[in-house]
Amino acid sequence: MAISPDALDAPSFTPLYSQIKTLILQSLQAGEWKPGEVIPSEMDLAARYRVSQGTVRKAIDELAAENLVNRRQGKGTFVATHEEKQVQFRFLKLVPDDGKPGSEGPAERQILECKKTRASAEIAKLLSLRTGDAVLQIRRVLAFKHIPAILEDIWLPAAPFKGLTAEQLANYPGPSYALFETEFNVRMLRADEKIRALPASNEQSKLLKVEQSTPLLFVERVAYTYRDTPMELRRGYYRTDTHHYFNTLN
Amino acid sequence: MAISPDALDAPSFTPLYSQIKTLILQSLQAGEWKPGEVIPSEMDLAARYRVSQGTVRKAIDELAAENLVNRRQGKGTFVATHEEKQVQFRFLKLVPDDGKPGSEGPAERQILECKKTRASAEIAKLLSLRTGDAVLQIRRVLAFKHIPAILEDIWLPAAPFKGLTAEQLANYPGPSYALFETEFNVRMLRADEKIRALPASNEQSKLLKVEQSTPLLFVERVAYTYRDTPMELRRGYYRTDTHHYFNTLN
DNA sequence: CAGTGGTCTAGACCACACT
DNA sequence: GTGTGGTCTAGACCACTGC
Repeated sequence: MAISPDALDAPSFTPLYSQIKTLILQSLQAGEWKPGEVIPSEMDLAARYRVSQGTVRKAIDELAAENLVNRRQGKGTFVATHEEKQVQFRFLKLVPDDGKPGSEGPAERQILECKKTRASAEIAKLLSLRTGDAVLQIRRVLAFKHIPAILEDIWLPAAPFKGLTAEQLANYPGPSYALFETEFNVRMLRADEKIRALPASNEQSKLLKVEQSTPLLFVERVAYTYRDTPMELRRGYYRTDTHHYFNTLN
Repeated sequence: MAISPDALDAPSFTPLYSQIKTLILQSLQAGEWKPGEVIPSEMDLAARYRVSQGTVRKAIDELAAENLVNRRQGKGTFVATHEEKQVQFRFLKLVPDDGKPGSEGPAERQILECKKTRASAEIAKLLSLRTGDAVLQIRRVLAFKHIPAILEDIWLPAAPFKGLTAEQLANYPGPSYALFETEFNVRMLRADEKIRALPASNEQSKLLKVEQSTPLLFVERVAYTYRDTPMELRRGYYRTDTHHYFNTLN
């Protein structure tokens, strides 16, 4: 296997399994194996990279820990998807006060807006774009049991999402991240959220059917694809009268 | 090593490393090695349990992933603490809008109340106690740069925290969880948080120096020690005008 | 049955920290 | 140098899945 550590890396020593991980990551990014598909077996990869099975195993272990792949004993290792039931709400931490995540079935979606516009300085910065770059702006309301729960403003860089329409967003069966994966080959791997409490504006209160100035959870999310490239900015306003944001600390 | 799987476990097969993990966990809980101390080397543990070093390694790997221990190459494996700078704010996700977690130095603490009382049905349920059981109730305000940021109500089961005083809480240099560890031998390992947006009550607004009805982040935390035993209920009211709750999704 | 991931071992060697 | 955790290998066997 390659012995030389990746150039420009701070540590003077890069473990072999880490190099293998990078290679697998590159194949994933290149689309050699698509979301939902099985990747080659550990033995195959070991042969391909000329290392032992244990080394490949450790590389895949890390990818699995990061939720980039799923291991299934007896079946193989699969490229992770936003489609799977278990992770239907992988990035949605709002859960009903009684019951479990997803117990209310899929959210009812209403697309209010889907237009092409130009990135403000603020939006551009968060998406690592330049001010004025083309972006898609989407506004939608998610409801559970016919009660609106989430108002979301979404910004996407226009280039990778060329052709995205409100109809697609409204009709696709599954989370929007699954749509992005399937139709635009954009995989969201990780996201950061900044959370605040804010009073509902006049407009927000109407859309969420609450009184003006009702405190809302304001969730600003930046979602990243490979190489920590930001690919989505989402500003969500959550009603928390019947739901709450759930988080586990370790 | 023990070959029989743990009784009452659903899976008919329990891996050896998992059994070893349980044994190490028991030693940790029994206080055989205290927070901050080093545990025996992998070779020593392997000899003790009559398994290979690799098996012990995998057990410790999982404990390290759960933040119960820290591995330090060349030095040893240490029982995790709430004292360490890196994890000074292990359970505090409120960070300043500009700057990094902890960049403002330690929070200024003001203990408003520390009294012994009886658990209401609601509190008892969350702490797995019985209604009317003795609990300690603490109220405090945390400030950064002399600006109050967090109002917290804390409930602790009275028995394990017998002797806890407001003075201790006010004067202990470090997070309260470090105090609990050092003085009461109670280690908080994990916590669940439910987050909502609520309007500041009259009382809360005065203590946090904001206008009444200002939206606050309401964070209800249940912290757990070994065996998922709840040992603390904390209801925090966070100002989010200069800080935000930060979370990473994977 | 064959093929996959999962466990376990034994041994060699490397990187790091302390003395 | 000695002892620690970290890496890597080769091989054996186990558990699960699907043909």
